[in-house]
Amino acid sequence: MTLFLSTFINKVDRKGRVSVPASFRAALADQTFQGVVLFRSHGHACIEGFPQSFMAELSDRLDNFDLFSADQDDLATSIFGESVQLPFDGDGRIILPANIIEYADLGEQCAFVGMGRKFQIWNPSAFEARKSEARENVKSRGVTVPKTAGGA
Amino acid sequence: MTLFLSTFINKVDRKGRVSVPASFRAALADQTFQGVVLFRSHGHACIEGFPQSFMAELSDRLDNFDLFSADQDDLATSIFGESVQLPFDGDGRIILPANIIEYADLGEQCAFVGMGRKFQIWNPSAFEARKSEARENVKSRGVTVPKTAGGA
DNA sequence: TAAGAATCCATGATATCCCATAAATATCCA
DNA sequence: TGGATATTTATGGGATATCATGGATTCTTA
Repeated sequence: MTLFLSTFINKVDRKGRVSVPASFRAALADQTFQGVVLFRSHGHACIEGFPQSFMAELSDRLDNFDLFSADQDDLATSIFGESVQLPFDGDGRIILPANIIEYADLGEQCAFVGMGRKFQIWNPSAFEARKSEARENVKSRGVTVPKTAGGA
Repeated sequence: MTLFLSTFINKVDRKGRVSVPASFRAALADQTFQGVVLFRSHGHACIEGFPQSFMAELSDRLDNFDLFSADQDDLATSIFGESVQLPFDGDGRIILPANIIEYADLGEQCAFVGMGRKFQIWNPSAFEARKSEARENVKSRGVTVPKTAGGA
């Protein structure tokens, strides 16, 4: 299994520690760096999470845009400049930095949301709202999964 | 056989375990991940079931979107965030999570309904109602099967 | 030396594994 | 063909391992 699937709600303890769901850890088992890479989402009040190896691919994708465009520069700065690399402790937990907790408004609990090759971390109740919003968007805008290459 | 066919009614035990019908397991025998992927149906009070490879395919297709586009995010949230991946135990059973049981109103028994490349899981009596409804719709609207892929 | 980090250990809850049974199906052989 | 014997299935229960979580202890380092 290599995909991040399903949603798990775990507890954030007083030290800011939280268990990464076991199935997510399994999806990361082949990584040389045992941990995750996190940065603040641009579109939502949540955190984006990736395997460390995926950051290289992200970089490649960014290079497909104008190397010196303002957009590319902004993206690269906010992704690579602000990302944090968090290793697992012996029990599969990570320690969430304060600015991450603050940005996503994480309290006692946080939701790990599988999104295929990446995942997100949400305040659980904020995610509930986001979930219905997403479902609504897919329905009303008629968004579908493209059959082959060539999507938006 | 590679298709999910026919309907089987199996028992859900006290631990939430239920045997996946042997013929469904046979249809999944070539999968690397031995188990199923489930998520709540959008149209009915039932659960949709797929081989894991289907999710991998979806993931590949989603890669055609911009990584942080709104559409990609909406789709990934509603597809991957709401699914669960359940492995078979040694005896071909899966354990149904509580929210799945609740959504489909599953009690002592549940019905596995083959639908070709996917299957559904129903409360048996709810499925009986659904079945006559479906037959009625087909008859009154004169629905037929299109010749090849792509018919709308 | 005090504050913060990292590591280690303890503990319920739960999932996973293993075996037993019984019914249904298939297989075999005279 | 018939009837006895194996296999496969679905199901139940108990033993064991894993996971999420909390707390304690050690290690840094400012």
